Amino acid sequence: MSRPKSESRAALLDNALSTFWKMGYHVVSMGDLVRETGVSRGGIYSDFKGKRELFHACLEHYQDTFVGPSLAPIEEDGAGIAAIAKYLETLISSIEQSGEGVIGCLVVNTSAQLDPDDTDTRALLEKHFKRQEDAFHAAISNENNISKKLSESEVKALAQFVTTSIQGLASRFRNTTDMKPLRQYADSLMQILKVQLYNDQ
Amino acid sequence: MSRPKSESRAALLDNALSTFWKMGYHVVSMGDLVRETGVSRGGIYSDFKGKRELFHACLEHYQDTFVGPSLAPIEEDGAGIAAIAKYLETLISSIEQSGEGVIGCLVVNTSAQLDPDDTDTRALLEKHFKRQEDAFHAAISNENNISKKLSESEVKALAQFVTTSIQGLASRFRNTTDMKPLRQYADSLMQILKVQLYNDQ
DNA sequence: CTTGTTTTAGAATGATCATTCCATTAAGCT
DNA sequence: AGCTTAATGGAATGATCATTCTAAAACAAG
Repeated sequence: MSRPKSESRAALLDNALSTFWKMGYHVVSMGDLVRETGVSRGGIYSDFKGKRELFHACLEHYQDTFVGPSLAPIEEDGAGIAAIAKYLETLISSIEQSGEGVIGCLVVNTSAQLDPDDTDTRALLEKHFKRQEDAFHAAISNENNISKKLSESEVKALAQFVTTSIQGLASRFRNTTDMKPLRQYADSLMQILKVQLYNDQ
Repeated sequence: MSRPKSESRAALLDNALSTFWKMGYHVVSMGDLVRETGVSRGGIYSDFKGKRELFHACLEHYQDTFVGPSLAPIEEDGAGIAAIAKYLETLISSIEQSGEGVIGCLVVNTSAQLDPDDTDTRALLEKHFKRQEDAFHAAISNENNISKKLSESEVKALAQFVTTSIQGLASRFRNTTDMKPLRQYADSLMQILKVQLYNDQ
């Protein structure tokens, strides 16, 4: 039997994700989602139990389509801090080219407005942070195998520092169109990484 | 004539602020504010035009009661990076002692859920960031007058870096009760400051 | 074209929201 | 005491929300 999923149906997650990303969970209404996705109310509810479930699916979709691909080079065997530098540069230039203004990171935005009791959503966010930190940890550890300057606990602290700093970058520049301070910040971060890994004190 | 402001009226801003801080602007209802402040609906509307105006007043109150006092030692003449270290330690231990769990920074939380077109609110947030960055800039500049290692533009970049990093700290640890990574992050930041200011490369 | 299914537009429902309003209460003052 | 004003609790209003429902439209296959 019968009809295939419509085009708009296939892009539902894409468009819902960008809507939540731009506006934030609480501000987005089902009417907004209907308008932005081109899928009817009934269509959305036939695929998802409700707004909350759709949002969770968008968080996963965000992982698959944005976070995963951008972290992949860092997660590769043998990747060093050059991969982190490239990650930052790609991040910034993709914002630059989108032209729509900066909208930060969906996970960071969500974290800032999360109900402390909402453990389901929190778990999804923590999974993201862990993945990011693990990737940075591996790359920094690889790099440290060359210089062997840092202890394992220092490598770990540095990976946490980088993760949290990038979260600061996403938070601080959510509404900036000027990319200069963004690049400045990325440069500072990379310079610090190099000093920590290679310069004796 | 007449009655003085009631006790609850005097604490209106205090309690409204903590409610917005914990729950976030969009989630807080006027009913929540009535319950949390102990002031009646009419009372709130007689002092403020509406929820939005009250929120703006809370942002200013946050500056006066939290941000200002905590930045004051850094803003003092001759303050160096020791003042920044103390600022971080005070920040973390005040979170620790509050016991209510971490609720990040009101300005950072607000920034993450701000409508891009809401320029009024944005201006209040930018004022905060500028003040914070200016304070750090002065302290780092003072410190650099001793070592004279950094150029003026490097001092500025470092101040921006510290500001944004602390924003990352507030964002990342909004929902953490474990203070260890928080202190770890603060230590890393201070160590980086010292290396940048005093270690030759 | 006809039959069966999917999808849609949009109305209906019931909850919740910000804001306004008012009758009642409580406080200060003479 | 009585007068005046501040403040309250809570009802009324009108908007908006998430969710459900339905009749019509769109599509596939016989």
